[in-house]
Amino acid sequence: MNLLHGLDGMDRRLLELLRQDARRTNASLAEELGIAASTCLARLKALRASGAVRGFTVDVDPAALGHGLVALVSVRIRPGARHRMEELFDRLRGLSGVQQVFFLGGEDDFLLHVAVADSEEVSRFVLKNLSADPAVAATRTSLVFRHEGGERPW
Amino acid sequence: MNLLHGLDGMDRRLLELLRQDARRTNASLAEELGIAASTCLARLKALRASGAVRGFTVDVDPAALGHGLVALVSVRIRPGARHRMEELFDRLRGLSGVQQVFFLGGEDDFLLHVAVADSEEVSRFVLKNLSADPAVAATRTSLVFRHEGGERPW
DNA sequence: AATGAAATGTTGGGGTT
DNA sequence: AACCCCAACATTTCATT
Repeated sequence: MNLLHGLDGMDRRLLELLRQDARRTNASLAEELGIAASTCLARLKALRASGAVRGFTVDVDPAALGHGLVALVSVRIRPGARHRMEELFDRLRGLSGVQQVFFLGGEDDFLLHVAVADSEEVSRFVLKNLSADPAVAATRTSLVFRHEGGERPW
Repeated sequence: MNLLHGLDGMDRRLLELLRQDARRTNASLAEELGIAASTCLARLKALRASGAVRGFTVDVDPAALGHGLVALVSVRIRPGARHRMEELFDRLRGLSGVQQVFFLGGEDDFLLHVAVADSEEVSRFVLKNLSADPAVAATRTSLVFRHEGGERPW
């Protein structure tokens, strides 16, 4: 798939505008880019089709959903369960409260970004979903005081 | 601000639909929710105004942007520089290649999610932006093999 | 690839219950 | 809060370059 070579400067400018506001109308994007609306639409379609654009989503304040506590949980898997990494990844990413899962090479095997109501719930989350699993060797939980993402300058 | 109490079941369903596709038209959202388009629009505006919805963004494949390597870098700050945490946070989140910054309570102080071209670039990133800073006591870099986010079931 | 034009679809403010 | 209306606006297809 043409990921690198299909991306010219106009595509990058388009992605940057969409990063700032994914709900802008095609007409307004086209105007700012100085191209015809139909051209802009064709480019966005091509970016979707090539897989460069995976989707569009909404950034919701976790607190608004009753998630007063955000944490990172690193997970180490037992040597004997290493062959189940793919399966474990899929299980972890389906758990309630899990926002992101990173599958790592290094000391730890997974890092979970979780959002829950309070400290009681994060402890329940770790005990029930992780510690109770025989594949899990160890976990380490860190509180997230502040989190920023999505405003990277490409 | 009314974050918790302004969120009823319909709001949550609306957010879930937008999470799946933030570029869906208001009319299509309203139809699936079984409410009038104007009502749906009013709810979305209210969610934006209350801060529950922070924005809409596009999910771009890092590889399409030439970022063949994704890593997590945890950063420990020297005890003598702890009073500069806020300032450090803002500096880190502005660095080129940084996708997310977590400010943590626990063993490490920050976790950076970075996307760069290759391993040469991640090493340059750490040496130039982190190790060279006198406030930084230690860093630890892990490769990200796989990353999923944004499909959490609220 | 990019364009303009035309048919079709969507938006969002105002007025109403 | 929710609804309907509808003029203004946006989208998308297609023939053309």
